[in-house]
Amino acid sequence: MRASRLFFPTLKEDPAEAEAISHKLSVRAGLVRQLAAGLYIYLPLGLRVIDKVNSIIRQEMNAIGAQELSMPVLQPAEIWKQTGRYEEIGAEMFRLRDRGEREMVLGMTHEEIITWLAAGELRSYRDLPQVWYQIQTKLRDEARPKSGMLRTREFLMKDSYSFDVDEEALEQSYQLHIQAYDRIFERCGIEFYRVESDPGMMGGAMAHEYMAPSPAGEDEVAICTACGYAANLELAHSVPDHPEYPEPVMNEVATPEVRTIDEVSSFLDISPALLIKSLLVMAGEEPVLVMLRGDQELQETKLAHKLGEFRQAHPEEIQKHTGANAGFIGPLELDIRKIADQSLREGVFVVGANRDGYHVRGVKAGVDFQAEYHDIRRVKAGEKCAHCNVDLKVERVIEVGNIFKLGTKYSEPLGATYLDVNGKERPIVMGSYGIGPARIAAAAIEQGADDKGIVWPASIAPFSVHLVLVQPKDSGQTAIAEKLFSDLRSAGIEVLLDDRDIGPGAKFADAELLGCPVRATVGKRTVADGEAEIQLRKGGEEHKFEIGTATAQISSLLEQI
RNA sequence: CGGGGCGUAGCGCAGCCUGGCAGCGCGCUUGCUUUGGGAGCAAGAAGUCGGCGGUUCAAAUCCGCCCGCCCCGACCA
Repeated sequence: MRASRLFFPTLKEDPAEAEAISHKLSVRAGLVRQLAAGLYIYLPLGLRVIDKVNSIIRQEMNAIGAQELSMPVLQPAEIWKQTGRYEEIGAEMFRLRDRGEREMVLGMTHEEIITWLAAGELRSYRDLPQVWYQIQTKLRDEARPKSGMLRTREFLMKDSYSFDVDEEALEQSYQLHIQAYDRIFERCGIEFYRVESDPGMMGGAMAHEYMAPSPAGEDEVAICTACGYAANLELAHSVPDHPEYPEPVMNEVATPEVRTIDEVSSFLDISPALLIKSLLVMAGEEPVLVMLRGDQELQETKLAHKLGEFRQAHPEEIQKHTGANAGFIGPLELDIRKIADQSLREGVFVVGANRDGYHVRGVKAGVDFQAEYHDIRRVKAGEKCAHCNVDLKVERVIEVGNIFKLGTKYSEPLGATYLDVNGKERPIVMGSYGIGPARIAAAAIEQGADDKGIVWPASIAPFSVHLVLVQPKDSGQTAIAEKLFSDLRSAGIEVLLDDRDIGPGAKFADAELLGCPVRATVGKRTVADGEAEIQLRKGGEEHKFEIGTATAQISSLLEQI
C-alpha cells in the first residue's frame, strides 16, 4: 500500500474526549473515528488490525475443530422470551418492532439463536460433539459506553458454542477452548491471565476470563505469583492478616459525632482492623446486617450470591431496624439476619452500640452476637494466597475473552435434546465462549505504547514494514524504494510505502505513531552508500543492510520478532 | 439513573465572569522557496458560537428548557 493513496488521517494532538491511551492513539493514528457514544467507524488501518486478530482467531478455532457460521443480528423476541432473558435483561437490550408489529430484538449475544438451531438439527448422540462459532456484531445499549473501543454499544465478538452429550464431554470442549484461547492471545502478542470468574447470570458451574493487564481496564484480578492462583476480584479468596486483639472486656464508650471507620479509629486510637464495619442492606423486604472488619471492603458480588439482589438501606430504614443512625449501628441485641465476613470469626472488636453517639468495646463474635460467616470481603493486595500463603497482587485488567460452562440452561427451555445410546431423550450440555477482537487491539495498544505512539505486536500490526521514502522527488531514492517495496511484497511481506510529498520529520513521526514493527528508510544516504536503514519500533534497535540483501534481512528480522 | 465537566472553523483551544467587529495554533487551498525528525514566506477559503425560547437598542456572553459528548458512581449475557 502507498501512503499517498491510503486513507489514514493522523492527528498531532490528542482528541479532547479521549482518556485511555488506546483511545487517544487509535484516534490519532487514524484507526477509528467516533460516530456517537459507543459507536465507532473502523478506518482502513483499524480494520486491518481487526482482520489480523480475526484471522488468528479463525485459525485457532478451526484447529480445535470449531466450524464457522453466521447468525442474524436481528432476532425475534419470542426466542428470548422462551429462555426468560427477554424480561431478565432489561434496558441493555435493544428492542424494536418490525412492520408487522412483531417484537424483535438486536442480538447482544447468540445463545438463544444457536440453541434454536441446535434444537432443530442435532438429534442423536452421533451428531455430538459440535463446536460452532461466528465473528459477529453484537449490540448492547450500554448504560455507559466508555474508554474508546473498550466498552461500545456495537462491537464485534467471536462467540463459539459447544454441544456435548454430558458434563464430562463438556469438560473436553472447555479444555479445547482453553488451548485455543491460550494460543490466540499468545499469538496476538498481548500479556494476559486466565482467571477464575463468576459464572453469574450465565448459569453453570465454571467460568474463566482472559484478562489483559492495563490501567485502562474495568476489572481487577488477584494474582498469586507463586502458585498461579488467579481470580477475578468478584470471587477471589485470600487469607487476611491477623491484628493483635485487646482483652475481651466489654464496655460502652461515648463517641459523640464519631461515625466513620476513620473517625472511630482515630478517636479511640486503635487500628481500623479492630473495628467492625456494619452495613444495613435490604434483600427485598428483609433487612440484613452485613459485617466486615474496619479495614476491609465489601465485595458485592460475593454477598449477592448469598442474598440474591440487595441494596443499601435508606437512612429511615436504618433508623427503623436498628434504632440508631448510620455510623452507630452494630450486631448487639439486634434481632435481624446477620452476615459477617469470615475474618470476624475470631477476635475482639469495637462495634456500633445501636445508640447514636456510642460504640461498644471488647465484643467477641460467637459470644456476644451470632452471625452467618461467609467470605464477602474484597481481596486486597498483600493478603496471603489461600493456596500457598504467598502475597497476592491485585491488578487492573481488560477482559478480552471469557469461557463458560452453560450446562443445560438454554438447551432445556429451547428443547435442544438428543437421543442417547439407549434411545433416551436428554438435553444437550452446552458451553459458551467469547472473545472481543477490538479489546485485543486496545489491550495491545495499552500494553505496548510509548510516548511516540503505538507499538504493535508484529502479528496484528496493520503492516509489517513501514518503508519511508525520504524524498519522493529524487529519482534515485524513488527507484531504490520502489524496488525494495516490490521485493518485500514479493516475499509476502505487508509493507506501507510512505511516498507522500511531505517533510521527512512528519513521515518519521507518523511511522512512530502507526507503530508498525519495522521501519525501513530510503534517503539520500541510501543513494550514497547503498544501504537501507532499518529500525525496530520496539526498542529502537537500528540496522544497516546492503540494499540487495535488505529484503532477506528484513524477512529474517520479522521472523525473530 | 445519580454526581461533575464540556459544547465556538476539520482538530486542539481562547473569548463568556464584566453583553457592543468571532479570534489563536494546527490542518486545508494557491504560489515561490525548502527537503534525513512534525519546514519558511506570501496570499486565501472555511463559523446557523450544540438547538429552541426569553431578557435587551444589542446575546457566543445573561436566564430557562432541550440535545450531544466525556469523566466518577450505579449497571455490565
